[in-house]
Amino acid sequence: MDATPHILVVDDHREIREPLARYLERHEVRVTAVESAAAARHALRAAVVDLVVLDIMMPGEDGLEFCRHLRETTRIPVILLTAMAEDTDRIVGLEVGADDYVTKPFNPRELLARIKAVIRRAQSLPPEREPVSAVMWRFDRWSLHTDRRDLVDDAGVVTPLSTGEFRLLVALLERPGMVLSRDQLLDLTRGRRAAPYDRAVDNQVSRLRRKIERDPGNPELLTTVWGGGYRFTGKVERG
Amino acid sequence: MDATPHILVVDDHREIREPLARYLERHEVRVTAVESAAAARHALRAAVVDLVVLDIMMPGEDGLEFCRHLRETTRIPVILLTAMAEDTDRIVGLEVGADDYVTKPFNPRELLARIKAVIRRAQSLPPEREPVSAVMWRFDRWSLHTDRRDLVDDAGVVTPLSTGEFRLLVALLERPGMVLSRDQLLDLTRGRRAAPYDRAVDNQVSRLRRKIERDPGNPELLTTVWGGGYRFTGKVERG
DNA sequence: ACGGTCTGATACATCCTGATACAATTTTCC
DNA sequence: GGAAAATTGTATCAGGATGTATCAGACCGT
Repeated sequence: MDATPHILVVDDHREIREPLARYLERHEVRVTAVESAAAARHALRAAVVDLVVLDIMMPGEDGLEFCRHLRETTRIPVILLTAMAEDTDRIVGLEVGADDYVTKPFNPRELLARIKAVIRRAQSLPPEREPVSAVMWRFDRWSLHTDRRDLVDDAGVVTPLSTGEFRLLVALLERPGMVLSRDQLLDLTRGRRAAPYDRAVDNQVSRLRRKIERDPGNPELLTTVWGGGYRFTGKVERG
Repeated sequence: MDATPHILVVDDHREIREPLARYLERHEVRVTAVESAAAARHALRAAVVDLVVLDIMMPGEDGLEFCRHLRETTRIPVILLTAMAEDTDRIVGLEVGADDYVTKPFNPRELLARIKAVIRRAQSLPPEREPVSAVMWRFDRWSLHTDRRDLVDDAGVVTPLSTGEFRLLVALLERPGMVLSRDQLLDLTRGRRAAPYDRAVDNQVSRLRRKIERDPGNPELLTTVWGGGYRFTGKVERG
């Protein structure tokens, strides 16, 4: 394949499709963006496509239906955009043969990472599909299930996390002990750069602490580095 | 990181090294220029460096060798200066883990652009990482836990350190007996250069002494070198 | 001993962070 | 579709950490 992969984005919402296309183009990816399955069929005839990013919910031909069609007629990898983190969507998604899926609202950076992972997998051949990785993190008294996006404590009590809290926590768990600036955290969790006097991260940290810390006033897991940012202190296990 | 990145230029040719250093300094970059890998190692111990510009062809330790060493022991980005536009150089350069390379003769403006690009990348995309090894320092009656950033005395009493105090103490403990100027300490603790009449370090030293010295009026651990700076006098164990 | 320079200590100004309240936005539900 | 709920972003204040100004005393060379 080429140095720059060619991605076909299929989504009927312009406000999702176009920013996503711009984002991908800024990151060494050639993009064709269309608004319907019909337009996608046309684009596939006109150019070589390395991967399709496909919204499930679309008027006209449905995303699942189109995905099934792609699997029957081609080997092009597919990443589905699912409206919400619902099991039904995932299961159906896997049944129709998608390679991965991302739940809306999605982080463009995360989607890009998954695109690259899927392409890498597709290139390294063995055409069998790997199951989508569901990682579990353990720290302090918590277990974090990345597939369900919630925290479970020793006693089995479930604490739900919002999308932002979840991303922040994962960004920190992936880099234990490392100081991450607000700018970096904003990039990792929202895919954007900090505005002057941007306190969004501080706020999200404060909210996350209220959920994971025993005493949010004296945080022991998510600690502040004055003038530097935040970092995760404490033992992290991945499994 | 700070507003002004600190670049270490390593090249044995003075007629390349010095004009390059002057050019970079005119463009909001702090520069340390040295002529050998050995001198570079020394500079890396004395200051925080954000990026290394490294000539491949050098007498003594070779640039590629030094680059490999940097990659094994640090995360500092490296830009290689290769003698000519040969594929072999490029390939080897990437193999040893350089972030970018520039072929001589190079345009300083282009090099500066690449420096900024590499630093931006390094900042915005902190890679996933294993936990940083938690080091413990022992000196006098104190134990310093770098993972929690606090001091514990013989009796188990905990003395919290601020970020600035912690960094100052670690900078000194890592170089026991060595005299460090205010300029060096400011670089090591804040990543910036001293302004005229800058007393920030004096002040931080005074604050740290109040916490670690038995008699802050007669310091025995963190001593002053008149006209030179400060140094750590006590016995230090790392473990 | 003397004057200039450097350092320690104090007081205060400034910058950074945590918390709260509320506004804007997005998502869910009907 | 649109309303309600949840999530996220912004403004503001209070408290803590750090930087700056200042003065008094220590150090150095003469």
